[in-house]
This record gives sequence, structure tokens and C-alpha cells, in this order.
Amino acid sequence: MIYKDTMSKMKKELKNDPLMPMRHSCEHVLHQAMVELYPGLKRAMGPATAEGFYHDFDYDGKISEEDFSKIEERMTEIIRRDLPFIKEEISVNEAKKLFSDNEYKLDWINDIKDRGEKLTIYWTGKPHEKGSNVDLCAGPHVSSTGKIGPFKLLSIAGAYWHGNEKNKMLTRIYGTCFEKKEDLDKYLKQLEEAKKRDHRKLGQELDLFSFADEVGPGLVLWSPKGAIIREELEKLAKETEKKLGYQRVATPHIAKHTLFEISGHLPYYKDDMYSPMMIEGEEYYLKGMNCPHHHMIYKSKKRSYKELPLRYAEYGMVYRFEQSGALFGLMRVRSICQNDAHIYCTEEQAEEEFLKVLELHDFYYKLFGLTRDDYYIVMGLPDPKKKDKYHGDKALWDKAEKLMRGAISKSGMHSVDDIGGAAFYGPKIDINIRSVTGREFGASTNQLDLYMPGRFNLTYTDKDGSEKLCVAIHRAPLGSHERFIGFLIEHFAGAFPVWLSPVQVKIIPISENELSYARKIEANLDEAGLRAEVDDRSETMQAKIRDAQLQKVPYMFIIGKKESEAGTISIRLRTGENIPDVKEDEAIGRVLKMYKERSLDL
RNA sequence: GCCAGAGUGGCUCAAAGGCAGAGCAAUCCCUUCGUAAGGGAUAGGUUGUGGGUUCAAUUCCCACCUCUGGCUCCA
Repeated sequence: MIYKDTMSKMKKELKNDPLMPMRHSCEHVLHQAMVELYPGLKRAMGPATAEGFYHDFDYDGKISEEDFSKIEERMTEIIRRDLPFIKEEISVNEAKKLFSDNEYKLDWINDIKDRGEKLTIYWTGKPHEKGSNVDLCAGPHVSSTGKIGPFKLLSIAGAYWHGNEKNKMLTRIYGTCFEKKEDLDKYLKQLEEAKKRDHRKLGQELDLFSFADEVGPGLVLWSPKGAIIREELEKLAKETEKKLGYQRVATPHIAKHTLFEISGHLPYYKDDMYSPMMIEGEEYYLKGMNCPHHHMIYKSKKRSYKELPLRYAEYGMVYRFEQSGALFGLMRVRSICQNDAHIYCTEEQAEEEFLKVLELHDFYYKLFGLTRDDYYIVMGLPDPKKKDKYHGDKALWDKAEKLMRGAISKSGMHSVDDIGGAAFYGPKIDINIRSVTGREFGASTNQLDLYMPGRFNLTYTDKDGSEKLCVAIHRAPLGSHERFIGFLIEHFAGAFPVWLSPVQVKIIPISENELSYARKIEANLDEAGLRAEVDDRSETMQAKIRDAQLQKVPYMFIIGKKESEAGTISIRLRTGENIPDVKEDEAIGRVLKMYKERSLDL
């Protein structure tokens, strides 16, 4: 989930990436090999990326990952030929002649011409000689193919020409290369490690959630252990929001079409909503957002300036009919439970309220051990080329943007702009989190909305008795349960801090003789409000430890003859550390302390 | 939605145009153990669904469903 602007930012950084010329050169070797191996294949384009490189091809036959070894063999051969990379500057006409049989290159040439940039080409091998490869390219490259380090093709994918779904779908091949074999191996190992943290894999192993064909794609089923994590997050949100002056509301999952006509969502997002159901001659929709419902609560009576800011919070279920191909584990689903709230305030209060929302993000993220390096703000702005995508007059958009930027700058966070990333009713900010797997995703969407209050006529009576429109702030710092827990699973590799751990203590009696002592400890842990389980299976202690370890239970209370006689506990942390002979109340006290403090330590 | 790949007990994976197999998990029995797997037995499957080809299909063909890697999209 990398935003366009992040991409362009990455491209800028790529210029300083010492691996870039080599990777770019490796990409040229890839398309040279492809041209040699697949007659009739046309090269479209491909760059070096932060992770390696890719190239898009137009080919009528089939290319699959099974072909990789063959392609890699040919690439190795081209590298062994040690062909020089030779740069040449050419005119538009020359270029068009050279690439006359390739509409993608011609398209590209016109683009470059329109931008008024110089055309350069790179030859691999002697210019114009048979067997030499030439491509439209700004460089830079290494001096010859022999300078290319160990490489590997990674995956194959479809990609639209120019990223436009109306264009033909091309075949994209991803690969990477490094200076040294060890670096490549390390990278490949990292990919493997990342797979182990994949929330879909861990979600199954830790029994947190599942999907069922009979229920439908993208509709999450939370198991008891996953539900505990949801409840802990909700507890956190409720506690925190209460302190910050939020009030809780509750709203239904559906509404009449009328509501979404007022909001303006229907004309814009009908395709992204589940089809309506017809009840008593009226169309009802599953809500794709909570705002309109909250707005109606605001509207349920006359409001005074004295009431503002009014903050309505709800962990609300919404349903979005995401494209089937977009679904992805918990990260992209069709049933979403949002950490939603809407703040209704005066325009004068707006910036400060928005700043408080940003500070709330900071507070939450710190709890999960995330620093400001792990997240950044993406400011979604309108794309001037797609005016029909947006509602409302420009003055309001500009004012909203100005207020949000003011709050961001006061917060000390930094933001990147995403042209075209605005909501249809106003600019928005997304907070992107970077998981330890390197994957980034939008965790929280926030908006300072000057538009909807007008559509819903959300007014208040001001000091002077006049009716004024309020400002609505949409915020969701913990995002949705689905996406946020998906992120947390990967962030912690399933080893949640005590407060989020579905089972906090596994009590492991060494033999049956300790069972009654184990039960007593369990009851005391339960009494203290902790989540504990006795492993009473007829298994060896080693097997029980192993299972608790694999379930990433933070504390194992191991009790044998010695402990049961002394009334103590031998604590084993999931880190492998052992703490012998701890008094029972001390052991319980330790877990309780970490739980209450929402500590990251054990 | 688009391109490509995949779908075999709860999980991880094998085999194969002619009786579908293993490990883990489950159940029962034995074992009662000192910091990451004690032993044995039993049960568990219309090989994602529906069509077709064939004497015979889980295997080959077609359609659909779901998942995976990407692309487009993401209020």
C-alpha cells in the first residue's frame, strides 16, 4: 500500500542509492534476455526500485514463474559476455525510427518530447551491431554487464500500461540484484522471515480469525482469541476517549437511501457499497461509513455553541464492497469495525481539535512501541484534472487544507502530499504506518470537514443568536480492528504485549500431583482479572512449554513438586528467561502490573 | 474487475487416468516427567463446486467459487 507520493519520494532517494545503476542495468539484461528468448515480445518499460527492479512486457504467449530459471540462465550468459553500456543522445526522429515497431516506446518518446527533455538511449553491446540491445533510457548504468552482481527474479504480475486500467495489461517481472551473494541471500532470507510474520499465517496459527466461503469473501470471523484483542483495543479507546471528552453513541448498520443521498455518497460510492435491500418499498443500504449516522444524532436536537466541541465516538461496523482482487487478509476486507468518532466544533476550535487528534495518534502509537520514524502523514489533495470527482467550493477546500496543515505543523509531524488522494468532500490526511516487515499501509484516516455540515445542515446557535454551520472532524486513530490488528500481528510477530495477549499466563503443572495447586493459581489469576489457562493434558512438561511457546504466551507458570510444597512458582518468560522460586502473589502482581500499565515488557 | 498461479482430512505436505498416503492436531490407553515434541491405538477424505471426455477422473478439458502475487481501486 505505497502511495504515489511515497513512490516519487522513493525515486528521489533512489538517486542516492549506490545499488541503483547496477539494478537498472540488471533490468536491461532482463529485457535483453526476454527479447532473445521470446520472439514477438515487446518491451514496455521498467525501472530500478528501492528493492530491485521490474520490467513490463507485452507478449501474447504465456510467461510464468516456471520460466524463470530459463530466463535467469540467459541473463547470466549476457552478464558473462561483459557487454558495455553505451549512452547516446538522439533526436526525436531518430528515436522514432529506432523504435518504430514498438508503440510503447513511441508513446514514451512523445511524452519525453512534450516535457521538453533530451532523448537518450543506452546500448548494451556495440551500437547497431546485431545482438546488441538498445533501450530508451536516462541511465545511469554500470560500465558493462560484467559489473552486475548476483541477481534473482522474484515474481510475475500483471500491470496496466501507464497504470491505467483502460490500457492493455502487460506482464511484469520483478527481480533484484546485489553487490555480493551474501547480501542477496540476506535479502531473500528477510523475505522468508517476513513471511513468517505474515498476519494471515499467524492469524491461523494463533487462532485469531478466519474466513468462510459460506459467509463470503472479505467478511472476517473473529475467533475468541482474536475477539479478546478487539476488546482490549476497545477498552483502550473507551478509556482514552472518555478522558478526552468523547461521548459514546451507537448506531445501526443500515440506513435508508435518503441518508446517503444527503451525504452525497450514493452518486460517488454506490459501486463500493453492498447492493441495497428493498424493505417496505424503500431501499436500505449497509453503511460504508458512520458519519451520516453520527450527523443525524447531532441533528436530533438544536445545538448551542456552549455544547461544542461535541465528540461522538463509536466502534462502528461498516461494509464496503471492495473489488474481489483487492481483498487481502485482514488488511483489505469488506466488513470493517472502525475506531470512529466525529467531533463537531466551531471553526475557531477546529485547528486545536485537529491537533488534539494528532496528539492522540502519538499517544496510541507510543503504546505499541512505534516512534515517529515508523509513521508519517499523507495529505490527500484533489487532482485538478479530475474536477468531477470532488464536491463543494474551492474556498472550503482551501480553508480545510489550511487548518489541517496548521495543526500538522504545530504537532511537529511531517506530511507528504498525495495529489488525487482527497475524499470527494474534502482533503484528508492518512497516517501511514510502517510495519517491521517493511510493508506500509494507511492506518488512520482523518478529516477536517467543512462540507458535510452544510449538506446535513449541522448548525448551532452562536452567542449572538445566529445559526452557524459547525465543523466536523472525522478521526480514527486506531483505524479499523481488521487492519490495525493485522498490523499489530505483524508488528509483534504474534508475540503481543501482556495486555493484548489472548492468554496471558499458561500454567504448566509438571505432573498430575500439581493439578490442584495449578487450579488454585488459575482461580487467583482469574480473580485478579487476568487471562490464564492450565495445561492439564497428559503431556510432558517439555511438550507443554513448547506449545505455550509456539502460542507466544508471555508467561508460563511452571509448577512441580518443589513449587507446590513451597507455594511458589517458577516463571518462564516467552523470551526463554527463567525466574525460579517466585511467591505466588508476587508472580500474579508482576503480570497484573504489566497488564495494567499496558507495558511492552514482560 | 484485470493478468498470472494455486486449491488433496483442522494444519503442513505427498502421490497419481485404475484401492488417495504421511507428520502434526483430535479421541482413547499407557506414561507423571524440571524448562521447545514420551509411547501406542483409533477415528478422520465424494481430492473447492458444477459440467464434459473416458470402460474408469481426484488426475485430462470447460465454467464457476475461493485464495495467493501484482495492477487498477481504497469515502
